[in-house]
Amino acid sequence: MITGLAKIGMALRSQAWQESGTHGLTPTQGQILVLLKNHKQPMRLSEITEGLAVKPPTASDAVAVLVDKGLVKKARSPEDKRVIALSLTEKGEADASNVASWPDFLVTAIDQLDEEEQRIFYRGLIKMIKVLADRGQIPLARMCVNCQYFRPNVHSDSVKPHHCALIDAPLGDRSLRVDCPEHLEADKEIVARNWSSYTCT
Amino acid sequence: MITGLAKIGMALRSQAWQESGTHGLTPTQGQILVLLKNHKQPMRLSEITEGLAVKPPTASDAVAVLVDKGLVKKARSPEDKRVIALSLTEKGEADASNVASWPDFLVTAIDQLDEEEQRIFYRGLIKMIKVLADRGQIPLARMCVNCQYFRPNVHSDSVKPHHCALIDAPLGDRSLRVDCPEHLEADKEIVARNWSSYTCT
DNA sequence: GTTTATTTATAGGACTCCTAAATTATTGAC
DNA sequence: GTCAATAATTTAGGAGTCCTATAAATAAAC
Repeated sequence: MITGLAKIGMALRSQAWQESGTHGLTPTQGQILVLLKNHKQPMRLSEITEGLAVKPPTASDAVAVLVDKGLVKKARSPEDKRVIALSLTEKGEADASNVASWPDFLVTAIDQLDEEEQRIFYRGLIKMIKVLADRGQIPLARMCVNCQYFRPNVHSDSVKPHHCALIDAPLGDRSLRVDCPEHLEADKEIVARNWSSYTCT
Repeated sequence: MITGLAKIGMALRSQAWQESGTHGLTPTQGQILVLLKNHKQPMRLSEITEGLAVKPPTASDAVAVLVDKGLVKKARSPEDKRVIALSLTEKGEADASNVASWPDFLVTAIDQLDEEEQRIFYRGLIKMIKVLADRGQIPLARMCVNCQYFRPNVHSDSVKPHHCALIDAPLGDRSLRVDCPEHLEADKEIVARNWSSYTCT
């Protein structure tokens, strides 16, 4: 099972390197661009560090390269002059959109699963990610199931049983997000309550 | 969905780097050791290249480091003196066993899924890997579903419906392998036939 | 006003990854 | 039989990833 997940991970990594030639962006650089694009607010370096699950110097280096390439802007935060406020330049915005569509090849693989399989597969993925996130072994999981706006299993529709109070729309398992820009972490107890009503389906 | 898989991949990579400090083995080096351990026969460099989904120079470098560390032996093949026969030294065997247990942290995440969820999750994984392997986007998939010894859905037992003719034992979805040392690729038509009777459950 | 903690940057080293070009050995034509 | 095409691996060179350890600047605590 783990071998399988590792293989997928390997495919993602190798594909990213393969395409780095055409984009001029290495995997790490691409990830940073995507990370910044998924955040409305400028990010601090430490957030990049967390988001990539690397140590500060690695993130610092990669960001420096992106600044050189003119894709990312650095500014000092006014409140705390130690922290740095990172944001995309216009060029960066454009490149980030291209990068975001990198793993197209996986989409076709996922399409091989039928609707129900996709649903269950995704549920499994979410469970695993939540465990990893709770134990701090995975970075910055801004996932629906931990969000203030999440209402699990409130609709009778079995395809879209959940609800997002922010966009006020029903959600299916397959549309639950794992890195939502609008995410607002809910209180611990609420998360726990939501989780148990999400899982006991 | 892809974000989710990417997160898992990231966790695997970052965890591997984290532990590289204690082992003295980087992720790539570890993977090569595991690859060699999973093969009875010595491997040629090109097989490593495929198995890691990297270009020849990368593999050549990494192997050179492992030879320096005394974990891998290099020899020229007698039949074709261009090819190199790579195998583990005794020290390499020992280290490979430790490395193989790296992703323990994922096991606990997988345990969060109940039996049935694990089964379906794994089936999904296998479908995806087969697609990727068929399209050459994933390396060296020595998977049961492509093997001469595989007999899908021959038992009425719904937990272990398949059969491996080599070990002559029933198999469940969760025990299907993705990189089996004993793998023998079956003919195209047989693979296709097996695949359709595997999937139409 | 020091000390202590936090945030980022630098230095240095090992490794990863690529492309392009060289090396050595095999194979197939002529 | 020899000479080009082909194949397997290595070398060279360059950008980037990742780490640990250390340093700088600012903030917070006493």
